[in-house]
Order: sequence, then C-alpha cells, then structure tokens
Amino acid sequence: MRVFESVLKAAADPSRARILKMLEGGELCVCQVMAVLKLSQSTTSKHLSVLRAAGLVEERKEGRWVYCRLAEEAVNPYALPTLALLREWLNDDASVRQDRERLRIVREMTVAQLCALPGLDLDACCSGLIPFPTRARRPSNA
Amino acid sequence: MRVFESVLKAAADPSRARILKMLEGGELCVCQVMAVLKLSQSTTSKHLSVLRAAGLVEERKEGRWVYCRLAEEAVNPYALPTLALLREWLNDDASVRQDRERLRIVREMTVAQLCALPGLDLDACCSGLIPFPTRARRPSNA
DNA sequence: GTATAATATCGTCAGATGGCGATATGACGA
DNA sequence: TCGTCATATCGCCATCTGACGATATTATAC
Repeated sequence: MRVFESVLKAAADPSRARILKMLEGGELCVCQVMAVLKLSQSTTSKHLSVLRAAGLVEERKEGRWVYCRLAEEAVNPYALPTLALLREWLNDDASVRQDRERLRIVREMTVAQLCALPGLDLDACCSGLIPFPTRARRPSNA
Repeated sequence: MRVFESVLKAAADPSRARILKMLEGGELCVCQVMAVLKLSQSTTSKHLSVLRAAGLVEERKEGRWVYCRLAEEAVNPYALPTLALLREWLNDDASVRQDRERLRIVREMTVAQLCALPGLDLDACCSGLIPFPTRARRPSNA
C-alpha cells in the first residue's frame, strides 16, 4: 500500500505530472525541466527525486549534468501502468501544451547554451531581452 | 489538470483506496464503510465526499441510509480507467485483505443490526463482548 | 589544489490534508 | 410536532506538502 501510495501521490501533483508529460518526448536534463517549469532549482530537484523514489523516472549522470527519463523497467507494479495511462491523458491540457511549446525552444539549443542563460530565463531570451547564447559561458565541449 | 489531480489524489489516499477496494464487492452503506475502516463518522463521510467529487463513487439515498458504489458512468475521463487499474491492484495488500474479512462479517448482518452496535464496534461484537443484535435497537422493518 | 558549475540536501514557512468531536441537516416514527 | 437516528458539515489541531533561499556535494576546468 505504501508503494501504491507513493506512485499515485507522485503522479497526482500538477508539477510532477507536467514533468512526466515532458519526458514522454524523451530524455531531458534537469536544467531543461527547470527552465520549462519555471520552478526553482531546489524545487525541481525535489520533484524529480519524488518521481525517482516512486519508480516513475530513471536518471543517468553525464558529467555535471543529470538526465532523466520515464522508467522503462518495472521497479514496482504500479509505475509502468500509471505512465501508460498518463500517456493517454492530459494531452489537451493547457499547461502541458504550453510546456511542449517551451520544450521545443529548449531543444533548439544545447544544454550548455541553456545553462548559460541567466536564471535559465527562457522568456527573456526568446523575447530578445537577453541575447541567445551562441556559446556556453565557459564552454569546453558544447 | 484540476480534474486529473482530484481523481489521482482521491485515489492516492490509503483510507480512500481501501474504500474503493471494498466497493468492488458491491454497493455499501456509509455505516458499513465506517465499521470496516474503524474511522470516525465525520472522517468517513469526508472521504466519501472526496471520492464522489472526483467522480469515483456514486451515491444513492434510501431512507436514512446512504449507499455508495463505484462509479459506472464517466463523469470525467480519469475516473473509470483509475477504477479499472485499482481493480487489478492491492488485491494482496494486507489491509485490503483484512477489510474484506471484516466486510464478510458486516454482510452477515443487516444494516439496521450493524447500526445497533454501540459505536459500530465490530470487534467487540464478534469477540462476544457485545451480544450480536438480533434486532435493531428500535427496529421497525429491519 | 582551487574555482566554478550543476545538482542535491537542509531549514523554513504558508497552505493543504486527514483526523476528531460538536453541531447541523434531513428523513423517519410516534 | 417532536424525538431519534444516519449522515453532512463545521471548527480545530497535528502533520504533510510544496515552495523558496541557503548551503552541501560532486564533477569539471584551470
């Protein structure tokens, strides 16, 4: 029952549901999730750890960056069926559609470029307030 | 998203999940739910109203008693699929099994007999501390 | 090593949640 | 009409949750 509870409660939060919907499009870096959700770094990290604890999300480290994706193997009986249901749900939801739009922009730049944006502020960047970073702040291989 | 949230959060609570699992066996009176869960009347009523607001449970009044059952028609897109998933889940859960056992006892008496138990105390009744009420306290037609 | 950058964890706070007893509501019986 | 009984609602309290900023951690770059 505890596992059941953790999975459903993890998925029931709007921010976390948005994350799961974003990840349906494929693996994302934590900073990409942060930029799209417009939530603080600590809050985003917490949400991801809740999703990971529930077995809904898996993570992979690559250098300084952490990439997360929807779980593919069943660490518990509830995670995969919940993800399958979610795939059919919320596709017409306003915030999910908006997230997809922002995600499209995020995917047009490298992770290094995204992280070079002050405050990860996607809006300021796109509206021209901040120049699109052609290179990362201190790039080595981006 | 609000509806999605209300459905998943409704189902994610252990007490409410137990109620839903109980109702898989068929319609139950509120007092029967209360007796099995061993929760206060106000708490039980609140849980049922949350489930009803989420479209997971429907109710029917019959005199003084209110009977509830799992929703059969889709008041929203999430309720019925969630109930379908739940039907496959938690069948081996300890508390769900225990509830089923208590429910078996509850079903052996009429609702009037159950309500005649002081404090709806099923345990005291079964252990012989309180005589099994052969008739309701003030029965008219039980 | 030291600095920097991405993420994780900690501490805190406001608001939500789940529990209860008390009281209101509404139906039935006398 | 009045009392009783099943249920609903209210008010309160303890705990949980989600948000944030500050700080710790860990890996890369110099």
